[in-house]
Amino acid sequence: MTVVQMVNQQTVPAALCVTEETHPRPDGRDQYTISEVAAFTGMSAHTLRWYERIGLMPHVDRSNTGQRRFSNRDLDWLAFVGKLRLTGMPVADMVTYAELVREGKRTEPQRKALLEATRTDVVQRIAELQDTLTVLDYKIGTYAGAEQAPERTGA
Amino acid sequence: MTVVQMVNQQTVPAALCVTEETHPRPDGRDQYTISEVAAFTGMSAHTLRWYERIGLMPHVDRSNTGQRRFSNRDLDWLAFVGKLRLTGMPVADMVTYAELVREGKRTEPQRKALLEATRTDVVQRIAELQDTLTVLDYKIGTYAGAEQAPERTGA
DNA sequence: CACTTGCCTGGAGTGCGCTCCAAGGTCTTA
DNA sequence: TAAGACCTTGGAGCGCACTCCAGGCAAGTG
Repeated sequence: MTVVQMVNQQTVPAALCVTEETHPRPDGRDQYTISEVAAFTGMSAHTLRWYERIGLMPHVDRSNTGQRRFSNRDLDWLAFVGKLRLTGMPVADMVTYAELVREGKRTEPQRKALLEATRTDVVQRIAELQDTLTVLDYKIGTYAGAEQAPERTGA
Repeated sequence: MTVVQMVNQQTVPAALCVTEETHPRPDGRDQYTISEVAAFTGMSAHTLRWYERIGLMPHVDRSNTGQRRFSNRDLDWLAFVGKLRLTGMPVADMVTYAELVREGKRTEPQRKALLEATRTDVVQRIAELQDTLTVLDYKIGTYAGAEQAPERTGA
């Protein structure tokens, strides 16, 4: 049975609670194949392998035949990465963050600083977008009355 | 005298009033060289030429020696393009919009539809970012107390 | 007049984030 | 046990949005 197609479900339950275990669990096993993970995260299997290669994933378990077996912890991490990606943070920076995590507790101050910088960026992006929204609304306003498919208006 | 460096001033007066004439006028001439425009828009001269090549700019005036002379109208258009760019709209779509504008008044319904679709995207992006902010705050919270540069804390 | 600075062009190059390919091994279901 | 879906790897390729280069013209300054 082929894995169900459910790409692009970014809208996971909002409280993804990183490294806590409130994760949408595909089933009870805590062992997911790459295509399952692809389906759940909306990332492609290619991307998941690539993330691992560049050091954006902590080492993923393998089956005795060498196939990846992702854990719930991995899923949590990927959900967080997905969020960071939404902010437009460069992948290289996420790798840096991942490296800091790997280095252990003593890097927490740096990690905090990094996230705070990201936070600032996000706040600014939101402001920019809201500004853009104003412009867009103004522009749309100037087209007011111009309806799509203007023929057969008299229905 | 070289043009003043003031790259990256995205934060133009918010009411940029596309094709209206409330524009920050570099001086009174209504004729700007490419490097002046680059300074005012924060786009590189390369990018401005490229935008023209791909049809994202209405035809720009030229001096008798063939140099570009941008008008206030061009600046307005570029400000709008800058806003669209912030939304993440692909350049190809902006070109489409520019083509519609060139085709005249009868394309207004399409243009309106296009902007409305963009608006929807922007609203969604804002929501995503706000969601991300929540996650970020949660994460930062877990690092609370971890201060940058922990040595010499006892000051 | 030489020199510097700025502009022009077509086309090539860059960096990012994937995305795909080839060649092969594995797992599942009939 | 055989087909077919799935997994593995290193490395090549792609699309986007620039970004830069070479070679050349034009205008201002000492």
